Amino acid sequence: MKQEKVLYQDFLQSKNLKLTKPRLIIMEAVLENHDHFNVDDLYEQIKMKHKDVSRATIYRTIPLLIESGLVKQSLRCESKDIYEHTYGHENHLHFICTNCGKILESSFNEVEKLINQLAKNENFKISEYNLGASGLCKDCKK
Amino acid sequence: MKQEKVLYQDFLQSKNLKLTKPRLIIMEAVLENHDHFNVDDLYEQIKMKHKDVSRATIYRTIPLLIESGLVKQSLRCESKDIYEHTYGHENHLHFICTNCGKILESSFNEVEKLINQLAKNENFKISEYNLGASGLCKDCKK
DNA sequence: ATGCATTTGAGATTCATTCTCAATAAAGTT
DNA sequence: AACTTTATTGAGAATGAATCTCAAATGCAT
Ligand SMILES: [Mn+2]
Ligand SMILES: [Mn+2]
Ligand SMILES: [Zn+2]
Ligand SMILES: [Zn+2]
Repeated sequence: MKQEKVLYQDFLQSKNLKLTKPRLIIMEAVLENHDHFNVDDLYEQIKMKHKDVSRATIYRTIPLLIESGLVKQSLRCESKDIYEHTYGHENHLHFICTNCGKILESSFNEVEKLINQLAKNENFKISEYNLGASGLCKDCKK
Repeated sequence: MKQEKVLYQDFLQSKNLKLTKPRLIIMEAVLENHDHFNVDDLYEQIKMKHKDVSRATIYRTIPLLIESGLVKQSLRCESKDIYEHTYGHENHLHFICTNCGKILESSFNEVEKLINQLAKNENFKISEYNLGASGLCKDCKK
C-alpha cells in the first residue's frame, strides 16, 4: 500500500514530473480498485469520493501509471481499453466469457516458462505478457 | 484454396445470406493476404486489383468471415483492429516488438495443452486463444 | 423478365481517445 | 510570504475507427 505510493512518487520525481493533487487522487483510486477498470469506471469512482478530476487528466495520467509499473493495460471490452493494477498482483491470464462478459483469472507459472522458451528461440525480449482466451464460462456453457 | 471458398459459400447459404460480388471480392482478398491486415489494408489491396468495394461493406463483411471460420481477429495496432486469415494456418502466438512494430509468430502446441488444462480447472470452454507478448525483437534489443 | 427482400455505397453519426490553450498550481528563489 | 518560472489542469474542440442510415442496386426464386 505505502510501497506503491512511494514507488510512484519516486517515478514522478525521477522524470521531473510534479506531484500534483490529480495525480495522487488518480493513483489512490487505482490502488483501491482491485478489478479491471476503464477510464469511465475510474472517473465515476473518483467522483463518488467527492474528489474531482477531469477525464482528460485521467487519460493523461494512465500512461504514467503504466510506465511506473503500477498499472497494466489488460484487455479491450466494448471497444474500451481496460486496465488493472499490477503491483503485488501475480501475473495471470484471462478467460473471457463471450456470453456474459465475465472475466476469470488464472495464474500461469508453467505457461510463462514455456513462452519464455519460445521467446528465447526467437531472440525476443519479453517485457509484457498478454495471455488469454475467450469462450464460455461454466454458467453460460449449457 | 478452393476448400475455403466452398466453406464460405456454404456458410452464407446456411444463413440465407446472398452470394454477392463484394462478398466474394473481399473473401478473395483475404485469402490472398497471408499477413496481418486491418480494414484499410484490405481496402487498398482490393482497389489495387481494379475491383471496388466500400469500406462500409468491408466492415460489414469481416464479421461474416470470422463467423465462417476463415478469419480471426488477432491484435490491435495503432488503435486499429488487426485480422489474419486462419483457415489452414496453425494456431500461433504473437511476439510484438514495441520498438519497430514487427510481429513474430511462434507455434504453441505445448502452451495450448497447458492452457486447456487451466481452462478445464475453471470449467471454461475455450473457443479462441489469444496469446502473445510484447517486448523487443532481436534487432531492436541493443 | 418480374417482384421482393437483401445488400450496397456514400455520407452522417457515434464514441473513445487525443489535442489545444488559457487559467491554475507546483516548486524553487528571494 | 510574495515572486518567478514552468508544468499541469480542465473544458471543450478535434480526430479517427467503427457503426448506422437510407435510397439505389443487386441477387435470386418464380
Ligand atoms: Mn486481470
Ligand atoms: Mn498471426
Ligand atoms: Zn458467462
Ligand atoms: Zn523490433
